[in-house]
Amino acid sequence: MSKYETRIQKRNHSVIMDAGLKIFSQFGFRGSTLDQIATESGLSKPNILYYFASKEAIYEALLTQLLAHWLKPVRDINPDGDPIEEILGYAKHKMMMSRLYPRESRLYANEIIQGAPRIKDALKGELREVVSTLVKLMNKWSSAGLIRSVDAHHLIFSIWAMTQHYADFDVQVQAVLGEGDHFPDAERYFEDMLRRMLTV
Amino acid sequence: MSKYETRIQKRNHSVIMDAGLKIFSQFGFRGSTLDQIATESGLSKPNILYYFASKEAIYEALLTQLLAHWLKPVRDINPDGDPIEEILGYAKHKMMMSRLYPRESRLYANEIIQGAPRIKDALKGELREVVSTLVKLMNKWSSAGLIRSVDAHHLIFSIWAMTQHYADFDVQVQAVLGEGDHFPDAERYFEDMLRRMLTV
DNA sequence: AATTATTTTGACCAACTGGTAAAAGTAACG
DNA sequence: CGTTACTTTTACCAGTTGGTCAAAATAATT
Repeated sequence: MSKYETRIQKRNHSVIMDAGLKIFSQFGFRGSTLDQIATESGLSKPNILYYFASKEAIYEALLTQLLAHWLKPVRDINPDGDPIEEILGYAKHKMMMSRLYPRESRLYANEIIQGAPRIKDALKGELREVVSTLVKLMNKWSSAGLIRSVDAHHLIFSIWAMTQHYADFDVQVQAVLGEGDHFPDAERYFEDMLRRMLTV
Repeated sequence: MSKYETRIQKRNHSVIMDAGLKIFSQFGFRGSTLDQIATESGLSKPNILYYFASKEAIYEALLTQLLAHWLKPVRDINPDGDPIEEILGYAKHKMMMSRLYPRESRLYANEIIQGAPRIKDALKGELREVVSTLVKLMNKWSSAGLIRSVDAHHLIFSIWAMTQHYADFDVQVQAVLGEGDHFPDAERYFEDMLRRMLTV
C-alpha cells in the first residue's frame, strides 16, 4: 500500500522534499519556483513533476509532515507527570526544534502569515483540538493548586511566540546581539519566565 | 524640496503605498505582482511606475516608513520615568500597534523571515543602536534595584515575540480561540507576565 | 538476452512577469 | 485661449513561470 516503493522513488522523494523545504521556507509558496527547487535538488524540472503532481503538491506534503512533527510533543505531555516540569519540558523541546529545524519553522510562519490558505482546516481541526486538551489539563492542574492560575491559551501562545521568534527572526536576533549561538541565553531567560508564571 | 508636490501626486503616492502594503504583507515581495497592486490601487500598472521607479522601490519605501514607525516608541521610553510603567507602557503600545496595524507587522515579518535582504543594514545599524540604549537603561534600572535583574535583550525579544505573534499568527489564534477580539485577554496575560518578570 | 516497467530528458507552450515608449488626455497658468 | 507641465493609457516586449509530451535512457524481471 506504500506509495513510494522503489529505492529511487524513496531517495528522490526525500531529495525533493529537502530542496522544497529549503526554497519554500525562504521565499514562501508564491515566491518559490520549480526551477529553484530543481536546481537545489539536482533534478530536472520535469523529473520533479514525475514525482509530485505539482508545485503545490510538494508544498502541501511539507506542511502535512510539518504539522504532525509539530503536534507530537504537545500530545506527549504526560497528564500524570509533574506539571511544571511537563510544561517546561514541552517548552524546551519546542525551543530545541527552533534551533535544529529553523527552516520548518519559517515554512510554517510563511504559511500562517499569508493567511494559512492551505492548512486553515487543520488549524481549526487538529490543532484546535490538541490545544483544547492541553488547556483543560492546565486548568485541572491550576485548580488542584499545582500551578499558578494563568490563562492557559495565552500561556501556550507565549511559548509558541517565543520559540518561533528565535527561529523566524534569527536575522534580527543576530543583528542585535551579533553573530553567534544565542539559544543558551534564550533558554535560560525562557525557563525563568515560565517558572515565574507557573510557580504558585 | 518636498518630493510630492501636487495634490494628485500626494494622493496617488499614498494610494499606491496603501495597496502595496496590503499586497506585500500578504504575499511577500517575490510573491506579489505589480498587477495586484495596480488592481488594488485602482491605477494602471504603467501609472504606478510613473510614481515609483520599480516594484522594489514601493517595497523599500514601505519598509523605511515602517522601521521609523517601529522604533519611535522605543526611543520615547523615558529614562526618568517609573521603570516598570515605562517598560509596560512600551509593551502595551507595541501590542496596540499589532492590533491596529497587523499588515505592517506582517510585511516586516515577511522581510525578516526571508533573511531581511533589504533592511539588514538598518537592523545592524539603527535597530541595534536603539536596542543597545534601551538595554543599558534597563541594566541601570536593575542595578539601582528598581526592576528585577533580567536579561534585558531577551526581555525585549519576548516583548517583540508576543506582540508580533498576535498580529502575524492571527489566523492561528482565531483558529484556536474562535473568531473574535482576543487582544483584551492577551494584554491582561502579557501585562501579568511582564510584571512578574520585572517586579523585584 | 529480451522484454517490460520505471526514470529522465529535451523541446515546447500558454500565461504571466516587471518594465518601456510614445501618444493621448488632463490640469495649471499666464 | 493657448501653452506648458503633468498624468494616464494603449500597445508592446523580453524573460520567466508552472506544466506537458513524447522519446530516450535506464533499471528490473523473466
